[in-house]
Amino acid sequence: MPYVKVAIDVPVATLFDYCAPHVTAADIGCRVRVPFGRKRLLGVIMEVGATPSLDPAKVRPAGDVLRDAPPLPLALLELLSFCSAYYHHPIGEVVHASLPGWLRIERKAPASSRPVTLTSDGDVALDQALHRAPAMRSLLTRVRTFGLLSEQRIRELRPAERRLLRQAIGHGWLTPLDAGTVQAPSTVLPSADCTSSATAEKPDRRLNAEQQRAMQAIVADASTFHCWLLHGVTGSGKTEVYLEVMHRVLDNGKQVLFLVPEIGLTPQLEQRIRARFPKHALVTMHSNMASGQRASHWAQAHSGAARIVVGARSAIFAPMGNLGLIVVDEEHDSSFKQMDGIRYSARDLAVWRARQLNVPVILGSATPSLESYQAALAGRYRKLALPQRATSIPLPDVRMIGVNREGSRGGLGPSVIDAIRQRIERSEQVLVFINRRGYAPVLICGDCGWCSPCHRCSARLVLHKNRQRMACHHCGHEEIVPVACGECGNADLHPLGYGTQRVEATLRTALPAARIMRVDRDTTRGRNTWAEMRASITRHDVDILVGTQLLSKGHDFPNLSLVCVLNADQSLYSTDFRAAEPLFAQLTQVAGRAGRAQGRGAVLIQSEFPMHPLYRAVQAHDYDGFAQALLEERRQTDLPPFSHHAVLRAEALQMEHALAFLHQCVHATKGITGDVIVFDPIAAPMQRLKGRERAQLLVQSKSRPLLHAFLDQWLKKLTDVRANRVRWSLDVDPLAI
DNA sequence: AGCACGCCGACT
DNA sequence: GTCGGCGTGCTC
Repeated sequence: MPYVKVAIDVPVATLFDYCAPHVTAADIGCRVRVPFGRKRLLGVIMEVGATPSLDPAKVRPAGDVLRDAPPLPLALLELLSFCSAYYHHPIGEVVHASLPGWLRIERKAPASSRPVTLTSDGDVALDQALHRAPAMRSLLTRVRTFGLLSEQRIRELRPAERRLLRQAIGHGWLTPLDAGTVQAPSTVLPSADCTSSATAEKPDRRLNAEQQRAMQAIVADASTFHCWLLHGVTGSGKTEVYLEVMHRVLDNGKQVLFLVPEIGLTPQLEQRIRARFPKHALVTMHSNMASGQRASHWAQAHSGAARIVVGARSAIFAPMGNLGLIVVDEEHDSSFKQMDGIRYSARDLAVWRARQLNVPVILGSATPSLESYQAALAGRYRKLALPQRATSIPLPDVRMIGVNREGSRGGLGPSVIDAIRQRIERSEQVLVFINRRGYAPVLICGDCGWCSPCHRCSARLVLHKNRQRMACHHCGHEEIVPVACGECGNADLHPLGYGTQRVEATLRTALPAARIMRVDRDTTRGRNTWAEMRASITRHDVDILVGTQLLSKGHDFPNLSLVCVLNADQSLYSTDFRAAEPLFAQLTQVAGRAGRAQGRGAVLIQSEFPMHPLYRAVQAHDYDGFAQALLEERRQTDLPPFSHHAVLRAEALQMEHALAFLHQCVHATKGITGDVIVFDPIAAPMQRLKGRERAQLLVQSKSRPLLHAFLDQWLKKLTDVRANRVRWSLDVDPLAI
């Protein structure tokens, strides 16, 4: 008698056994209907075998296997299992999160108005279960008595009964009559815009010698797993290298998975890939896609009709059965790490998936993560460097502008304004980069020091002068601008610090003739707004761009020749040991916006600490020196990548509850062996968020296997720790602690 | 997560 | 006497 192990979408860390006489190994990866408690749910068959890992008496029979969609590739199931084990997240949730919506739920016609009838399951349920569900019982009895429930009768149901009806259909007890089967999204072949419009373009773009060397190194060894770290300065033509390698892989009939940090921000890249491979269907994948499109793209990736998948981190779970290459562009970017739910790193999973499939993976960046850089130094990854720009344009000239603390703190100093004026007079564009939205980050009372706190978060409300609102950038809370101090009643409140709105206002006053555009989340909210804004920047309808990091990512504005960075120092105050890394990356990235197509660009960075080693390294375009210095520090302090972290996070309405829970968790570590350091529970960096108090507990080990062995044992014991009104989660390889 | 079971306070 | 609160435990 064959048994199956099924992944079910419940927060329980196990697979569930069912007996299934008619199931064969070919059904692994198919969805199956199973009884679960008193419900019937859809699960995914993960294993087929002869023995259950449970008292056979408790094993119930599985229901139908749904073979309407081809099974998930076995290799994908392995990836999902690994993800579940490594990030210590329940397998069922991992599997179901990777499925598009139409496979997750029973596809049913909008049933509420259709006549319904009792199924055999419903018959059984009515006879054998439902002792304690009188309302459901009476509804089903009514259907049984009359044979069916007519549309007329359904319309007459009270709301509560309607809900019950929907539930009963969900459980499979009732079914709509005459339910026309809804088609799975048909496997669409390459759409017209992929096949016909683009002129077949030969790979005639010449790679320079370094690009050529990098490309050939990868291609020469493209039939086995290697992790290539492609370290190329901004403008060095990493994309060209990816494209050339992709070209060979696609010619061999394989699929390519291309991961990008945020797909919405880089439409140019997608278009470039499409244009280069007009004959190969390309689909995109990201989480906030319309469900129909998502389903269609998923099906195309699955069937192999789509040869290229370009997507954000969730695309690492794309069901590709014929993968020949994975590319992770901007691999250092933190958005590859999911910060809630299943806290996986798509970049790390990409390396795992490539190794599993024995195919190459390319991690590309101008500022690699220290983890990847160290792996390359240690020889686990193969490093390829592109130290020169592909074009003749030199790297921008980076200058530090010292400002004193009390002076134009965060604002624009006179020399910066002068520099901007000169560029505009030469008919060039300027980018003023300040990574903070709103007018001013604080509204402060001159008398008592009150500073517009958010009552739900450990943060201040940001003044948005245009809208006359105070807004919390963490929880979204908004209120009107107070006319007097909330503490002492003093009416003399003034804004402190600078955000994009205030910088824009300053510039409008200082340079009244300049055409200024502000680009941040507030001004790009509409559907096509940002695309239109980009177009008008390219048309040179704008002289000065004032914006946040939205502007730092992968856009080429050919007329842009000067970049001014305003409040970079902010990150230097951070307590996070990782803060320097993203700051360097961000400065390098925005600096790269200056002068990509014309003469030498300039970058001005305003700082109170112009001699800070980080800025010196940015000025010298010396990533290697910077990274090696940081690595030496990390080595001496035993921090990642020389050790490995996991963080247990807890949140509750009261800090004491969260901390008490974590202390109990510390207690539960007693008796677990392993070379692991368990730190004291502390309040989280953002202690209060959305009205909840947050605390965390860091676990560190020099050895990844030891850490995971420890976590396995620990988590088993944690189920006994009663988490009274405490929500908790484990974050493996956390980015911020 | 749901959902049932179970044990304690306010009501037909 | 029961209805209903949510603490605890289980789901193959």
